[in-house]
Amino acid sequence: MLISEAASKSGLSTETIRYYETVGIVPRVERLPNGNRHFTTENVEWLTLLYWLRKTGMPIKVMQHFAKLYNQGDHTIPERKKILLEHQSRLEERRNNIDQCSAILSHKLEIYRRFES
Amino acid sequence: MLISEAASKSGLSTETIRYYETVGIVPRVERLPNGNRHFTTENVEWLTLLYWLRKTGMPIKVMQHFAKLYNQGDHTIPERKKILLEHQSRLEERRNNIDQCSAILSHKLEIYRRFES
DNA sequence: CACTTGACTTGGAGTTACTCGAACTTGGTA
DNA sequence: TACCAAGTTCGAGTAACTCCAAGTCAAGTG
Repeated sequence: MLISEAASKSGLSTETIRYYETVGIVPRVERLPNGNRHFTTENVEWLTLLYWLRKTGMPIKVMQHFAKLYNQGDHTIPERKKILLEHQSRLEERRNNIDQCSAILSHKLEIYRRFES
Repeated sequence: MLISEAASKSGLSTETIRYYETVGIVPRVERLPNGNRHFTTENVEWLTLLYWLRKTGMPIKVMQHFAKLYNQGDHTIPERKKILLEHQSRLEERRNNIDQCSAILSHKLEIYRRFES
């Protein structure tokens, strides 16, 4: 499939996919005779994973490391596992932040409600 | 209090506080005779709110708008309320993203676990 | 067959929200 | 007096896109 389809399926924009290619976290996929990128479903799965990791705040540098390990084969799985576990604990932290901010907002909104009436 | 204390109490860094001043979301606080900024507890409460809003992804532009309304007095409360409500719904969205990514990670980690043994 | 439309290409500039460094002043201590 | 920590401003650097210009190419229309 072409880049636009890969984009809509993964959630990333076409610009972001090309950007990810230049920074090396997306492989240089095959090209069609006219020079257009050709994505496989496996490529799209990878893009989708990147989409979620990025969307939840994993820095590009970490993703670069992760992608490099991925390309080196199965013996890097323990280290990849470590990266994902670390990310999971950062997700938990973020959820706590959201909960805390949500509580603060509720409190603020409660105060506003009094002014309104 | 001085900027370093305001920073440690609010959670923001001294650099960020000064930056927020230049972009107009923190008032130009009083200065001591030597030119150092002097923060009141009210200032710190404002900084703390900004800290949480920012930490949970509110863009500076929105905070600029919010700060402007705040300075215009109580009659802007309905609009401020709207901003906070919008932010709350974005928080909910973010929490969903985190949950979804968390599920994906758990699945990946489960697959890795099989390789390990 | 010329033309338009739309999707693709690269390269480079612009944007957001900091973050850091240089160069300076000031206030308190040995 | 010498020094150190903490403050100041201003300007440059960074991360992760995001957009724009300028071009190519394939397909469809008059």
